[in-house]
Amino acid sequence: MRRRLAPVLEGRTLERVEIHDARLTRPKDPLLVAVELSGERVTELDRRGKYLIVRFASGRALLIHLRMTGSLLRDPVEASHLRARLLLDDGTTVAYRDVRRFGTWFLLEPGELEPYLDERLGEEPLVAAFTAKGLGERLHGRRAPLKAALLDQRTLAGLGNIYVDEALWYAKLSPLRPAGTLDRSELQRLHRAIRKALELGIARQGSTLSDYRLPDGSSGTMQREFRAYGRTDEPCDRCGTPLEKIRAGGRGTWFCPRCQTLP
DNA sequence: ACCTCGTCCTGGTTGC
DNA sequence: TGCAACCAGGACGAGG
Repeated sequence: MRRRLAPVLEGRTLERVEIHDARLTRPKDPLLVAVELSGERVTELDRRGKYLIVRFASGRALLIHLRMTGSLLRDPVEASHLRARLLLDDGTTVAYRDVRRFGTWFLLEPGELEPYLDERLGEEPLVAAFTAKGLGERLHGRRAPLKAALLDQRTLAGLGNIYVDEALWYAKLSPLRPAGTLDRSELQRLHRAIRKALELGIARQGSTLSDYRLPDGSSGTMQREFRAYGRTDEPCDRCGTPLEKIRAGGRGTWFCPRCQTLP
């Protein structure tokens, strides 16, 4: 999303902003936020974890989280559930669509962004500084199942329900394994697996299960690559054993009961 | 400090 | 066919 939207937004000035859903900017007044945003010039579209960061020349930033069903669409031909619109100085409109209205737009003043993100997010898994050793340190002493620990954004930033299941399948680790009990070689596998799952997801431009769309309205294709997520009773791509669905970390969780056993 | 669970929403699917 | 129950790419706050 960031890669596709950056060329649309960077260098543009917001001529007008409309926010139709009061939930979006809560607790701030959406009208006030809309007025404050208009006239801002976008310097950079950035990302941290699952947050999109629209940086402005003024030093302020708009922090966007799409949650489950949010999409940002460039000049949509037709779309329901539109919650906000950015009207740019080149005539382009960027519309925000969100069926379930869980998404958020927070306007942050200079200096507010870093502390806000730092208290919510751990390391970025795709930077060079992220190592198997570092992963081990993040998981050390934790008794929560791997599934729950990896969904926690303070462990690592950016893994969601799909990518945790995919990564655990690649790593041949049970989602129910206590997070602090992995040995060095298991940490090595998990580290590689997390990167593989995320890199494939980015290459395929995300998973469209129902609502997710790219800015041009097209669908992501990561759902074609799923090895575990959503594949109840389908044969494991490694061993042929039917995949199972359980509840772990409060979420639907798919895994291979033969490849991903508890020790 | 860590961990689990309910909640915020809307709409699609499943089962009786 | 009709209708209720359940489920869904996430994060946060309450409570154990």
